[in-house]
Amino acid sequence: MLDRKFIVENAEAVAKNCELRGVPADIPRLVELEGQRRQLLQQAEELNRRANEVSKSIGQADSDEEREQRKAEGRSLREQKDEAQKQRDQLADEILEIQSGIPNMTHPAAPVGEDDKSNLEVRRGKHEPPRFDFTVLDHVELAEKHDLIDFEAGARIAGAGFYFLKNDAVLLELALQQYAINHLIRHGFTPVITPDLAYSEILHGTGYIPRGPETQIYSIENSNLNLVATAEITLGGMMAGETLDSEELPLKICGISHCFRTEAGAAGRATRGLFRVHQFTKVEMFAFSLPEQSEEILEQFCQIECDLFDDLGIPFRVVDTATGDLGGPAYRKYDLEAWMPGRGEGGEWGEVTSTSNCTDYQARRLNARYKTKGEKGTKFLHTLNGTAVAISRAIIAVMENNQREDGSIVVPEVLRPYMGKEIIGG
RNA sequence: GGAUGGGUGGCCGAGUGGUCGAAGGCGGUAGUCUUGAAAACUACUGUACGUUGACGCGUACCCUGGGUUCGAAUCCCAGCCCAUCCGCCA
Repeated sequence: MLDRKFIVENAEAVAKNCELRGVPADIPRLVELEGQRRQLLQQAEELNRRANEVSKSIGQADSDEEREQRKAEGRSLREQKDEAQKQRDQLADEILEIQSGIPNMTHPAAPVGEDDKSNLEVRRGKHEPPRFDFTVLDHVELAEKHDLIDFEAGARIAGAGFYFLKNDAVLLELALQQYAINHLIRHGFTPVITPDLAYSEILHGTGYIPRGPETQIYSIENSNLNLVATAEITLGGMMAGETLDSEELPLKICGISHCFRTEAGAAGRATRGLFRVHQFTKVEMFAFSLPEQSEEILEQFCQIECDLFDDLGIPFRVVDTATGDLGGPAYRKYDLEAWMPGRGEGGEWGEVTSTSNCTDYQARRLNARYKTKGEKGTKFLHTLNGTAVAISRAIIAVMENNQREDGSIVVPEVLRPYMGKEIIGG
């Protein structure tokens, strides 16, 4: 969420930004309402001040008659105040509705464009897409061959989009988790395993909308709880309402959670196998930082993602996300797209990680602040998130890139200590 | 799930319906003293919003939301959370 005052003072730039991002938002209306709201706020405060004065004077009233008279005056002032307040609250609701729809401002260097076609490739990984001189299998076929994933049983117990990992796929999942977590610990992250459920307010804080008609979020009936779509939600929520000391920043946390997504509206783009599923595990990076640190941390997060996939031996490219393809909270976003030989005709790039600088956009909603010693007041933190490893998609990339002619799969060297084997199905 | 006791400022902890943004302590900052440090002493020490050129002033906030009242940290109702005990359980 952007600051109201900022929107009013930079109405033109905000409107321009909404246009670039393809988000309709009635900025002039918001500016008008905010002006009215401020007037009403002042009115209400003034009325309340006078009512307080009257209340205080009642104790010192000389006669009963005078006391009664002042009581009546106080009552009338409070009623007027309540009325002004009610109007003010109505305006505030209306303002909030517009305000919530306004996306974050955008990094000036982000490529401009309507959708992901305008995303700009900015770098490649160390490894080139492999050339196979045999018929390539996709991960679904490979999984079937080695009895690694049971999609049918998953569908039977929870519907399409759910699956059982089996046998070496289980080891692979656990190995990827440990590999990622250990790497992040070496980079100064505090590891956590987060709740898989969170309150609606926490989801709102990070910019996720539960319970709407097109929500991506599963909610628990008769409660305020929702299954999280990513640990970004819980990690961001960790500091909701907190004020951190500037000296402890940046605070870097990495979390393991299950991720649940309804993938509503994705039916047309439904993808084979593990690519788009309702549940998967993810190791997520998160940082709370000072404003002046966030741009550099975004680069660090991107570098960590690159290192993780380089060391897994997986070919990838990095794209700088175009304005029209950025999510609401992101100021700038990089995606890693891994080469998936079994995808499409002869292989395609498929998104495996994503890292965003959300500046103070999430922090404002979360009310996550910092304080600098010796300075008056508090300011909003910057938040950043990045995927370390989304296990299901990483599994696709590992299996498909490392397959051999006989259908066996070579385990990446960095995973062997955790897997305890070099070959799957060999 | 049942019973009981609780939720007050960075922390601990008081608080008869008006003079309470809230005693006292701890912590923190600055100063006095000291060669330096400690101790002692003195002063200051919440946040947000609004307003002002500025000093400042105003409003709100004692878990949350309602209610009673001219006036609520204090009374009433509902909810949430926490602690302890019992039951159940990986």
